[in-house]
Amino acid sequence: MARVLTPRAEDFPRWYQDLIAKAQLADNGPVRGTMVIRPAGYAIWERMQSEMDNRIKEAGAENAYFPLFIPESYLRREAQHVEGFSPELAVVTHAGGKQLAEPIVVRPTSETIFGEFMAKWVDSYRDLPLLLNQWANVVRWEMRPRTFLRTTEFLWQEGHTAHATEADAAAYARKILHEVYQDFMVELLAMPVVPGRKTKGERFAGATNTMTLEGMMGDAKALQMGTSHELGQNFAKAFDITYSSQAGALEHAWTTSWGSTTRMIGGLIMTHGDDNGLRLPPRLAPTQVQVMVVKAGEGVLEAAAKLRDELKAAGVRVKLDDRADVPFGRRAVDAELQGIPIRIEVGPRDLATGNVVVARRIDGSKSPVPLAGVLDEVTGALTADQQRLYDDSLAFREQNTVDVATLGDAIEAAQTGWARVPWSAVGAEGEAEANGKAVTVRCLARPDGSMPDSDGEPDLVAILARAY
RNA sequence: CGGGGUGUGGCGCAGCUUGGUAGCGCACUCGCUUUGGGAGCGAGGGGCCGUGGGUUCAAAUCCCGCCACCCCGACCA
Repeated sequence: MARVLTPRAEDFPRWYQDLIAKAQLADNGPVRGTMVIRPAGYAIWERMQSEMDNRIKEAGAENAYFPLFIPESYLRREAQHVEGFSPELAVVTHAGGKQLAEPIVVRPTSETIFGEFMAKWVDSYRDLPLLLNQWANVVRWEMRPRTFLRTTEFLWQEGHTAHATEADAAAYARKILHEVYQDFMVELLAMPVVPGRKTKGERFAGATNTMTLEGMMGDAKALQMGTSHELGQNFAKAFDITYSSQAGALEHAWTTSWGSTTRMIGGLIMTHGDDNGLRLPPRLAPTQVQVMVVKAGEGVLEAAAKLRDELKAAGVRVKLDDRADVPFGRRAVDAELQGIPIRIEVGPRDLATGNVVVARRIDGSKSPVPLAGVLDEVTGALTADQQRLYDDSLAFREQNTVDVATLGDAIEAAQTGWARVPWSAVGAEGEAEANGKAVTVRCLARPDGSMPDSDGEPDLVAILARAY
């Protein structure tokens, strides 16, 4: 049984500390639960950003940037919003050497300041939909921070849109969830996430509907990987986002918001990591192939460099490791810890037979491959390993998910995995009872797995699990 | 805030019960040998033992206070 990777430094010091550093910023710890992302970790985030950003733009949203500081009064304009976020706000009371007339908060999320500006920018139905996104950092002073999963400061993208109709807003929130987030998580992260609707109790503060993508980690706990909200007219009314309709009437807009964060790095680690460190899905990996000069010898460096060039020309993200003075074992282990999908070992012994060794991180397999066949072998392996990571994760999730009929059985089953149970057997009281036993309703879905339009639909299935 | 635990070189820990002035592994520096799976041997550098007080000839060790951090719950992308 493979050990389950959790994002704790003490479990896997070597590979973990290559990615991040704990950031204890003073002896008495005024800033807790934050982290420094080192280059190896940031390279993964950059790949996520780039692929996510492409999808966001395909969905029609444009990037913008809004202020880090938000007047506290903005948050108060939406009652549920401020109630939900006030316990975890970092508030600035002094600046420029004096006390501020009104405190400003460091943004925990930016609905309010987007709302303020949307109100200025939207006048006509012709201005809608207004589809905005920003890449930013946000701060939430959570009670219990957890590296990667719930850090005090984190990086994310947050999308904010305004629409003329409820139906258009609802459709767009679903489009983001499925075509941007789910597609990204399945195709890039090789994670078989489950889409669903959050219960009222789990809803985002100020939303009328929160939709989620839930992933199963290696210990069978659930992690919310991304989320998309319908905000109804709550923020439009609070910030006066109004427009003149085609019929000439003054209407409030319907808004959405959606986000995905550096938590995805944690989810990736906990889903695909194994006893030897990280396993990066090939499509995500900043370095897909590491060509290694195993040992100095005649023509070895030249052959390795040539391979590197061939692979690079074919569009493979490849790196040459020609540090023949560093012991081979160390370099091989380092590559494994980092999760580089494929290693090509080039040494005198291989070249004497016209071969190189192709080693695959996914299962540790190694096989000799003729030089002329390397490109085909590597591109084939990258595709196959991407698929296999997904298939293995899906199989794991299915093995650890059971269908049950009663709340009691669901809570029992959720101790070791996920339980699918009729929502009618749970309800708000059942949800509270489960929460008392550290089990949460992760989401509601229709029996065929599709997204419900309300939590009052008959025959909905609830997924109950422990979560991070 | 409730329950449990821990603070000792950069990291991970032992030492504390039974006080005698600090040790191990990793990392780091230098030398030689290694280099096809986390190298070996030798020589080094680095800690006022979280903090304040008390007991004592003597405190990492015993006593009291404080602070911080970790784990389980409440919070949560």
